[in-house]
Amino acid sequence: MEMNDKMPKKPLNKQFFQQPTLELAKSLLGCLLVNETEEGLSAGYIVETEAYIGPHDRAAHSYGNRRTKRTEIMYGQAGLVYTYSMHTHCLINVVSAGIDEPEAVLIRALEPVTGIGLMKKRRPVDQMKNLTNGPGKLTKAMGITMEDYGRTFYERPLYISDGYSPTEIEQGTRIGIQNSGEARDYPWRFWVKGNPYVSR
DNA sequence: TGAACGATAGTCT
DNA sequence: GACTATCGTTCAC
Repeated sequence: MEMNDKMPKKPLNKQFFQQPTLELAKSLLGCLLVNETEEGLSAGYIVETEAYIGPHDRAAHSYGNRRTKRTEIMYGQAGLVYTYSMHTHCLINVVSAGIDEPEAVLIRALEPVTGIGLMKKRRPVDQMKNLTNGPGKLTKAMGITMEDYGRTFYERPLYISDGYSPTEIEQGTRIGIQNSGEARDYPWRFWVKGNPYVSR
């Protein structure tokens, strides 16, 4: 039965997140992001990520070890959930690296897998691909909010589990950070080649 | 206390 | 491709 293929899996181990940020950004591609809410379960494969490497990255909120209420979570352990609001949207990051190393990976796009009806209810769209092909879009479709700030990606209700292994990964410059000097050109964006849900 | 600033999305050209 | 709605965070005064 179809449901069996789409049964929720176990969250990944905490140890999974303890790899260098750029490695983690690549490793996350193909993994399943799951959110269990009162409305139901929704999940999607991660198909696009961006790395933000704290102290030396002018595009990162934690550039120069800037420590504020908002960025505080980035100084914590790998695998924590860092959400923040941008205009009217909420964006979600995976905290990486060690304690006091403020690095993170932004989840930019998902390929819907489970709870697609629920996602469409949360975020009505004309075409399937517009459901989760952007960082602000996927959070709305998945029901992710600022309430999730400080949670972990290795425990319910919001977690990451095994998915599939992408056959080919592409790498390029990040999006939307053109006022960040030399950091603008860092090739720290990763995506699954050819996947229709990649933001651009 | 206030003003400037976006890791965006949607609309229009 | 350009323009902007819109609001929490950050920092200056």
